[in-house]
Amino acid sequence: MAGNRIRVVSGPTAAGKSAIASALALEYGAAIISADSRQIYRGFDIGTAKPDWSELKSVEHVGIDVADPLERFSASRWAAMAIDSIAALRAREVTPLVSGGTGFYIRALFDPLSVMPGLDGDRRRALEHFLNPLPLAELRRWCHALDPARAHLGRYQLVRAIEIALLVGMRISELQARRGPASMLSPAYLLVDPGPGLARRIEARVEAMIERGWLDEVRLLDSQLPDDAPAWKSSGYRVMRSVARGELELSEARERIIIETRQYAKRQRTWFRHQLGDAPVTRVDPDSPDCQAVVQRWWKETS
RNA sequence: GGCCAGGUAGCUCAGUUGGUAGAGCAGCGGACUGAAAAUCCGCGUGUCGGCGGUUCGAUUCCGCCCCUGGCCA
Repeated sequence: MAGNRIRVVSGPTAAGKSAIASALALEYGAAIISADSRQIYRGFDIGTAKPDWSELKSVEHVGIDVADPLERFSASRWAAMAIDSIAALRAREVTPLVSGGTGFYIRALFDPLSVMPGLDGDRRRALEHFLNPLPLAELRRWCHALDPARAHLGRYQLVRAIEIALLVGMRISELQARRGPASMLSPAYLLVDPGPGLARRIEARVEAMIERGWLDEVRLLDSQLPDDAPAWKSSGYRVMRSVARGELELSEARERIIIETRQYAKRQRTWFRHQLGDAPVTRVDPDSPDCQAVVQRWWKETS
């Protein structure tokens, strides 16, 4: 079943995983399937560390700029796209390489989400219109009554559980139990993490984004998009929007974005520690002298 | 030099009419089945500036000293 093994380069943000993935793709003629929930959005380039023109020209990328900033994307949509892309690449005898830090998307590819009945758009909108203004404790009470197994989760998950329960008449936890067909694919992870050195990399990355003209990018986006466009939830963007509007000093924004990014990286590490299941994982410190050797060995062993 | 206000958690501060202290932020740990760079849950990490004095007991009261602001010289 070696042919169904998919290589995945992942790790916390700013760890240097995309450089490693690009180098591998270039060396072995692979194509990168971006597992990044932010780089999907058109126009959100600098602050999402999207690969630039030259990178996109030298290595084939899938999953970049595939969504409008106004639309809500989803893990299942990404997984479907990834499955199609893998098939298409293999038909051309191009090796796929998944690279990115959105663990939930990656898991949805190898451990498919349960099949959920589609929700009626109008009824869903009406329900969300009612639920969204409710205080968290109230949503929790609703969820506790309708699908108690999910009542400990966050706001969006509570709303989703209530929607499924009310509009489908079944609990997510029940639907989960009846699993669909397992994936034909299985992952081989390369987890890139510089350990304590990550903090410095994050600072340098935020600094570089600002120097590259992030503020101008945000000014343009702010003139075109409503405040609640889903793409604004990319970390740093709302803070930079405050700067663009003159509500915040750039130096203050810089500090806040560094903190936001560090907190995000921490959540990613928690995810990788607990959500990878039995998948084989090779860890590499991008700053260690044997990084190259580890990466090459990983690539060859997972062929 | 004199006067005033401060010195309490990594930061900003609250508080204890004397019984060794708690918020926010930061940090740490965790959850996660179609918004995931999202959304949530848990955890206080401390010579209460220093040295003496009073007291059963001082971070709190008293004295001296050190440090930081401000005002007056």
